[in-house]
Parts: sequence; C-alpha cells; structure tokens
Amino acid sequence: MLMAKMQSDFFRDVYEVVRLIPQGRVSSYGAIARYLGSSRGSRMVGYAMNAAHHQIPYVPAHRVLNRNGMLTGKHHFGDPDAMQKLLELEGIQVESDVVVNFEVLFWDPNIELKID
DNA sequence: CGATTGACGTACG
DNA sequence: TCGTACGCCAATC
Repeated sequence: MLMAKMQSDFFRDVYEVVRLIPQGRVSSYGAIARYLGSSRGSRMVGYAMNAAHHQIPYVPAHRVLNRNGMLTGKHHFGDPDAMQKLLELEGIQVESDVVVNFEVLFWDPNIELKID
C-alpha cells in the first residue's frame, strides 16, 4: 500500500509552499529553498517544479521565478508562452520574459509564513 | 556505482 | 558591471 513518499519530503514541502503563493503574486526558488532550510538547495526547488506538473492539487509553478524575476522555466510548460500567459491572467505584467515590478509582487515565505 | 546534468544562487576576478 | 567558477542535492545516463 503506501505509495506515499514518491518524492523526498523536501519536494512535498516545496509544493505546499508554492500552493500558498497568492494569485497575482510570485516567489523565487531561492526564497522557497531558504524557507525550507536549504538556502543552497535552490536547484532542488527547480527540480521539484519539474515534477510539479503531475502533482495534485495543481501547483502554480508559473508563480515561481528565479531571483532575477525571469521566467527561467517557461520552456517547461509545454509551450514557451504558457507561463507568461498564466502570469498575465493573474494581472502580472511580463516583459522580455521578466516579471514587471517583481520586487513588489514578490512573495517571500520567510516573511509571509514567518514563525514568530 | 561513478560521471553528468539541472526551472539556481553566491563568490570571485 | 559583467562573465566565469563552484556548490547543493537529486535524478538520469
């Protein structure tokens, strides 16, 4: 029975945090990784996103960008324009594969989910 | 089992 | 300021 633990707990936690990202807001791989305790595991977050497509419920991976606010993973959405389109549907302006006002729309779990 | 890769980030020149 | 090098850790070859 237990077909759980298909991925590491780290991955599962990544999905959970990504789902907590409000609509119209974005976050970064590094911020999530840091929130989970692996400040240098940013690559793992990106790798987790790679598998996020078959995760249920839906994981808004398009809200996760790199520290530069660039849509680095847009090529992994099937269509290169899909990620930008999803962001625009949430009212996020994207220009040259970069989110406009990224620092304003930036949603940092270390702050929003901060444990007192 | 070892080498390479990867949706990143930081350090260094 | 920009380009290159390296580290992180899991997955793939």
